[in-house]
Parts: sequence; structure tokens; C-alpha cells
Amino acid sequence: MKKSSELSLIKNRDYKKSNELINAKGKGTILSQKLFALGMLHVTVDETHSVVATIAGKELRAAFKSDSGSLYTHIEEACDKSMSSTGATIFDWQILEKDPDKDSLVARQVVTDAEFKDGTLKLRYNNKLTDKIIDLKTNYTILSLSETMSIKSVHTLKLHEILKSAYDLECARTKDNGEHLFYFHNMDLKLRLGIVTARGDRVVAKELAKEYPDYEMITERLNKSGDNKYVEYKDFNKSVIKKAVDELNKKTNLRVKYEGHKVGRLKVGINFWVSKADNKPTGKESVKPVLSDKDKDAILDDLYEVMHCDFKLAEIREICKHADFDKTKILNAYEYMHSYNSSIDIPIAFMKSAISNEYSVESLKKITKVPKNAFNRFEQNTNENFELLEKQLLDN
DNA sequence: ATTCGCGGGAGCCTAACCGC
DNA sequence: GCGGTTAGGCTCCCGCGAAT
Repeated sequence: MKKSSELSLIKNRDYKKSNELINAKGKGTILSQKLFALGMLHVTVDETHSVVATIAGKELRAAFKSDSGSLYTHIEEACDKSMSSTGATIFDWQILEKDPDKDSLVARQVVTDAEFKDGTLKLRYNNKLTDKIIDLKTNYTILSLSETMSIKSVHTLKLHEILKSAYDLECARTKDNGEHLFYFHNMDLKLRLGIVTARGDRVVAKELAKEYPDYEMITERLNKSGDNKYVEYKDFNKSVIKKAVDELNKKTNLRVKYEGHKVGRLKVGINFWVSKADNKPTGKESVKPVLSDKDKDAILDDLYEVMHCDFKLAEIREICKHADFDKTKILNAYEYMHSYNSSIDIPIAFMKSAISNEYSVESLKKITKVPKNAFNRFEQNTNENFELLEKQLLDN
């Protein structure tokens, strides 16, 4: 077992999440997902081989942009097992895992223990999932903490994880960073998003354990039992997919287009075309929008989430003014600063200079071959792993 | 003619928020 | 802490146009 000091591996704004956790069909609230992301910043392993995540109160506050006292009450309630019946606590985060012995799916509770004391939150994760949470070598997706924290809807959060994990994998497999197409059956998506659950239906659980589940059959069964949600495609599209894709395009680095996938006249699934928003300036983007004070505040808030460990709010405001509130420029410079190998005397001066010269991690790579902290970088796997990953990915 | 997608919108219910 | 308001998740209905 590794020592705890080696396990606190994420110091920057990105965190890893195993694709098994991402693609597990199960329920999770927006709070549990965000707490998971934050928890990844300080992780240890205890004597029972369970992962323990520690989150300081001030991190919670900054991350959830809350100044009122209600946040703590909120988190206390979320950690209260006695309230679990309402379906609103972090203990209600469950994933479905393939049980190798029984040829079926078993539900696992992800967080088994939570303690909120002296302003610090401690989460203990199911020790059966330890190898899916820390020390990930393969089959994981790098997610941006700031992106995760800025997302409002749980559907967007899950869809982002699903599409990013699929996209990164496909990019690495094909060595093509362009646009890729992914197809999901409506029922598959609803299950992955946690909108519908298999509940106690053994037939459904057994079907889902198959390599190519018959989603039509599952849909029919859930329609009969009344457990299906958004029965009509248009409602699913309007209330879930459209909203999530809009938010995703607005707040994350992914660019997503989609269309219903027709069989006959019925739209039984969805095709997603996914690409990455590049820093390549296009003609459209070079026309600078006029920012209102509200826009500026929003940018300031977003940047504070990312940069509050290194800068005070006033300093971030100064940097914003220097960069004319160009968020991309500032983030590039910030990444550059974190990847810079030598020590930095005056961070704010360094940032301003980096912004003026439009330095980024890319420009640093040209100088130093191996940047210490690579952002948004998908680690290359061996070919053998790829075959395995591909199989898991294309199980639809 | 029928069936479906789609946009718009109403309505119900619950959770979250806010002022006191 | 309480009560009123607002927001979000979900379902249903309407009218139009397109596909079958």
C-alpha cells in the first residue's frame, strides 16, 4: 500500500475519475459529484484500505461560492444518514457494478461514511472501490475542477463526464483530435445519467450485465412498471439533453452537437458529435464582445474558484483588468505559471508578464520537454489497454 | 389519415432560497 | 425557525408540419 503522502497527487485544478465510475449506471446528486471532485484534492488511504477525502470548510465555501451560513447546514444535512430516505444525501450515490460471480449487477454505495466536524468534511469511500478512486494508471478521465464546480445541473455534469471520457479515449485510440461521433440509446443515456434506475428489477439488472443489453426490452419493462422517465423523446430532449448540451457548450472545453438517431420515424437514441474548443482564434471570436459588469463579475467568480489558492480576490481583479477580462488568456497564463519549473518571486507580476506575452503551457513545452503539471492531458496507454478500453467503451 | 417530432406552454410537486 | 416565494424536475396538452 502506498503512503498517504504519495497519494495526495493532485495539486492543480484537474482531477482524475475512473471511467468505471463515470460509466457506471447509477444515481448521484450534484452535491455528491462536486464533493467527490473537491475531495480528490486531499486524499489518503486508511487502515481498512478505504479512501478518505478531507475537505476544509473554507474550500467548500469558496468552491460553492457561498457566504451565507446555510452552506454548512446544507452539508451537515447531506451527511446525515438519518435523512437518507429523502434521497438527498451523499449516501444515496450508488453505482451498479458487474458481479463476476452472479452474472448480474450489484448496487454499491459509493460513500460509506461522512463526518463534518470543526468545519472539515471527511468522506470515507467504499473500500471495494478504492482502486477506482486513487492511484489510477489507466482507464481514467481528467476532469477540470473549475468546470465541474461551475456546472449547475447534474445532467450536464454527468453528460460532460460521459462525453469527455468517450472523447479522450477515442482521440487517443485514433490519434485524431478532431471531431468524433458517439451513439447512445435513449435508455442507456437515462441509466447513465441516473434519471432511471433498474431498481429491484432482476430481469433488467441481468440484461444490463450483458455486453449488448436490449434497451428496447428494458424500455418496455420500465414503461410497464411506470419507472421510466421522460417516456417521450421530445420531453427527454427538451428537458435534459438540450439543456445539458447548451450548458456544456457554454461552460466546458467540449463542443457538442447532437441529433436524434432514427429507426424508422422513431428517435430511439442520440448521436453526439464531440470536439474540443481550441484556442485557435477564429474570425468570429476575434470580434470582442462588450462585457457588462455582470459578465465581468461572473468571470471574476470563475477565476477565483480556480486561482484562490494562489491569489487574493483583489489580485485576481487586477489580473483581470490587465488581461481585459480575457478568461482564456488568464487561464493559459495560470497554467503556464503552475508548470513553470523555477520558483516565482512575485506571482502577480509573473502573471501579468505571462498575459502580456501570451505564454501558455504549449509555449513552455517547447522550452522544457516534460512539464511538471500537464493540464488536460490524456495519458497514453499501451495498445493492450486500448483494446480493453475500447471494448468497454463501445459496449452499446 | 395517422403518427411522430418539435416548440411552446401550463400545471403539479418538491427542493431551495429569502426576508423576517 | 417560519412562511412565502422561486426554481427545477417531470408530465401532459396543443397546434403545426413532416414522414409514413
